[in-house]
Amino acid sequence: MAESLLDIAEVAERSGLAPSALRFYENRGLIASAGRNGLRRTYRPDVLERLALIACARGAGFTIAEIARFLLATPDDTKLRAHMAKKARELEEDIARLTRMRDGLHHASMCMHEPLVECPDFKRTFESSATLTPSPGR
Amino acid sequence: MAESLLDIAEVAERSGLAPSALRFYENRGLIASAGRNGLRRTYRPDVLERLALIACARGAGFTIAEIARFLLATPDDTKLRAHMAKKARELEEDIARLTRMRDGLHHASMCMHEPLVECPDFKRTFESSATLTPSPGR
DNA sequence: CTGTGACTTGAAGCGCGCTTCAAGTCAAGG
DNA sequence: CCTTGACTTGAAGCGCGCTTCAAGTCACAG
Repeated sequence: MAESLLDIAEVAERSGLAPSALRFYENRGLIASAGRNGLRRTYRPDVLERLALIACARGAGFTIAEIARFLLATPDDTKLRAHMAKKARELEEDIARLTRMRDGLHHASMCMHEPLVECPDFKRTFESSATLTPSPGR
Repeated sequence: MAESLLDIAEVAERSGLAPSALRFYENRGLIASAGRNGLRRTYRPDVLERLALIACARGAGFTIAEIARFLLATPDDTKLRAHMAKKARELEEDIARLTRMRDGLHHASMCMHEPLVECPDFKRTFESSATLTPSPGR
């Protein structure tokens, strides 16, 4: 009945992560193994969904610790909900910044200014962000 | 005539960066000082624009080395242009990921599933990203 | 029973982006 | 002239997210 469990190597291959990374995640509470086959960790197939979520979150700039907190969330944890909502708002800013950067790069990749960084159009892309977000960490 | 130059402390305060970070950036070729007043670095005011650009690029996931390369770009550097265009495309993916994450978080912040991570709507947000981008680095 | 070889562990190491530190230097004020 | 104090330097240190390493253990093939 334990036939559907995945070996760590299998999870590593399917997820594109190194086994060491999986152990690291387990250590940090992001994933749980379903048991062992000898010394080998085995995982339930749904760990792959979990890993996809983690990859997405990591790519969105969340730290391992933050992800761990979010994964433990229950509906009555209002503090955490607030934290999530705040993060969602921060993501809006990040998206705006990435969009600006993308536009700037796109322009730069075909602008003829020498050097490119002096191009007024290019500069204009960034002037709205003159004052930094005093964001802690990141 | 050098009246308009800014002292490093002034630049630090206005940009929100630590003086050590400014020295670090100078060391890496991201900015240049206009000279010294005694030992003290002085900068032309336009360094602030430059720093805003750098902050934006950093926030968009560029490494210091990448930014340095981009800042030296000239219109005839076709390789670098290609690199820029590629980066712009990668940013599209990043934006998509951040958007998904934002939507997921937004939903999670008011979903009633116990635990939140098991919510099917929440999961659906990420299922499209089942296979990881095998992006190097980041 | 004996290899083989992929896993296990905890600890150390690495690359990045700075920060901190020890030791030194300078401009300005008294 | 001497002190003050913010700067200077190069080098070391730090936090994060893993990776690598040395040493050990297990399942399975022969």
